[in-house]
Amino acid sequence: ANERERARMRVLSKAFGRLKTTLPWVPADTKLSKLDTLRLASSYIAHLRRVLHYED
DNA sequence: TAGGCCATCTGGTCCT
DNA sequence: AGGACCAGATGGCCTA
Repeated sequence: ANERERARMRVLSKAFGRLKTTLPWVPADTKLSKLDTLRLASSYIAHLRRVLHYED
């Protein structure tokens, strides 16, 4: 059970890593906590929404 | 040294 | 029954 849980968490961490790479203006080697990654991704999405709305 | 972040373990709950 | 998911606890590491 431990081993599986560890593997599951590794997958989660990798996903955070991938999410980080999708964020613009964030250099690939930047240290970013998971929380920061989440917050930046969230604000980026908000930004994108504004852009889309503006172009209507 | 306090606070933030992380990985890990563990027990409980939900799903298949 | 067994695996996936989740949340709480714990300990180590790093930085302001």
